[in-house]
Amino acid sequence: MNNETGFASFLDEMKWRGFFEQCTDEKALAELLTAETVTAYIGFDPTADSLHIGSLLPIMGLVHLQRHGHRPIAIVGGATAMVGDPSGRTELRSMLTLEQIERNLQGIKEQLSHYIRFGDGPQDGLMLNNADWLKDFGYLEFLREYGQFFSVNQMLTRDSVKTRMEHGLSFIEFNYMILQAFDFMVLNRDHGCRLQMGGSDQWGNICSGIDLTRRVNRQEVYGLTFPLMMTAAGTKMGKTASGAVWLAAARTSVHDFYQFWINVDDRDVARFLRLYTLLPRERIEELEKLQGADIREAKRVLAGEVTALLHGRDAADKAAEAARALFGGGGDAESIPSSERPEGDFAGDGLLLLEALVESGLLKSKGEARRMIRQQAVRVNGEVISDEMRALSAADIRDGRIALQVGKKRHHHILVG
RNA sequence: GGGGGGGUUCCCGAGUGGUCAAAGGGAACAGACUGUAAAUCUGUCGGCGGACGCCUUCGGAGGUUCGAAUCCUCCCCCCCCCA
Repeated sequence: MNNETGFASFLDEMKWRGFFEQCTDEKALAELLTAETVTAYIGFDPTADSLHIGSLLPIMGLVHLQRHGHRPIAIVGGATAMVGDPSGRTELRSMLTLEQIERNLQGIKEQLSHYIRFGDGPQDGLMLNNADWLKDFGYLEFLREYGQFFSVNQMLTRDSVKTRMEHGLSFIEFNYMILQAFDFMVLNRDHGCRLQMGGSDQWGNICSGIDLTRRVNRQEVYGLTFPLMMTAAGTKMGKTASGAVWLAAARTSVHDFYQFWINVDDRDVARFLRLYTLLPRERIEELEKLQGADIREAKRVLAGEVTALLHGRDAADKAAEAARALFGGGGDAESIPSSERPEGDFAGDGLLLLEALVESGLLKSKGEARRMIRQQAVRVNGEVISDEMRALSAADIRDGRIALQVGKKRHHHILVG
């Protein structure tokens, strides 16, 4: 189809980039993909008004799909969010209100639009809310129309159910599979959707959808799953000091987002370049050859590319600039995260460093700030501070700013105005 | 419905009347070493106050006690077996 990607086919590219875990009837799917514009979908959870880095993999899956001339559908599980979060453990499942879901949906759509071209064209993406077709569906109606198509025996054999059986699962959780299968069937019926993609944990649900679609719509549809993303260190993808890495700049600043990728484990760089950037194959293979400290160059490319995709090239460049200023010497200090304070705050006894550290967001509490100071982790204008009661005064202002630093990586400038 | 087991700090998991803010491990953070990496060693790891201190926490609500995560009552949730 479209060859700006440098790959013969969508599946080829997915395999090379590491998205491909398994799929149903690969041969038939490959043929379908070369024969026509295929509509494919992935589901996202609207449990927050922003997606986080964990969703980046499926997002990129849709991006590649669209680049190969196919049509992506992002479906947001408004209906599933209405009945509760399946990942909840001991605590009550949080059930979101319709308004919350609507708000979250808008936030997510905004984010996805950085990656996917939405619109009315044949290859333009769609964003749909499954609440639209599930919300008013009556229980009896559902049972009457579709109950016969679901085999409990088969559902019980799904891995996703089996693993949950050990710790118990509620009827709600058991039903996600049915809801998701129903989504696939509806999307096929109303939008000609032929493929569902998702994490490997979705395999069972996807298969259920394929079965249902075959039975109800009498059409063959396909499934493709991505591998479970773990870091080389064996932890879940996307955690930092301050929690999850979000796509929303309001939750994770561009600077922190960029830094996240810079700080990736050496062993993950090659894999991440393939998965999270759109760089051509030759460029990535070139970067993969780098060894030792040179890998940092690959990390800079990775961080720059991933950040640019989400926040734009300008913002990514600024983040790179800040990084250079903080770690490389040189560079422009303007891009370092900062806050403003009136000059008056530094008159007389000045402002307690402890408070400045907390208010700047560098640290969570004064207790933590105290501990950090005790551990020689706090610097003001590059100087290690050992006095917990240290106050910031006019004497600390350099070029209209005071540079705070915690550890080696966390920086904040107070701009005095 | 009956019987048994269980819900502990971010996660796993000890603790069964005071010495428990709660063992141990993991994660995380910091210091040293480095390459803003990994590995390793060391330290920190509920909140507030300079410290001897105070406050909040062990599924929820009450109660017994000088004193409870630990005992009692009721409730909620989970697992297993029986019906």
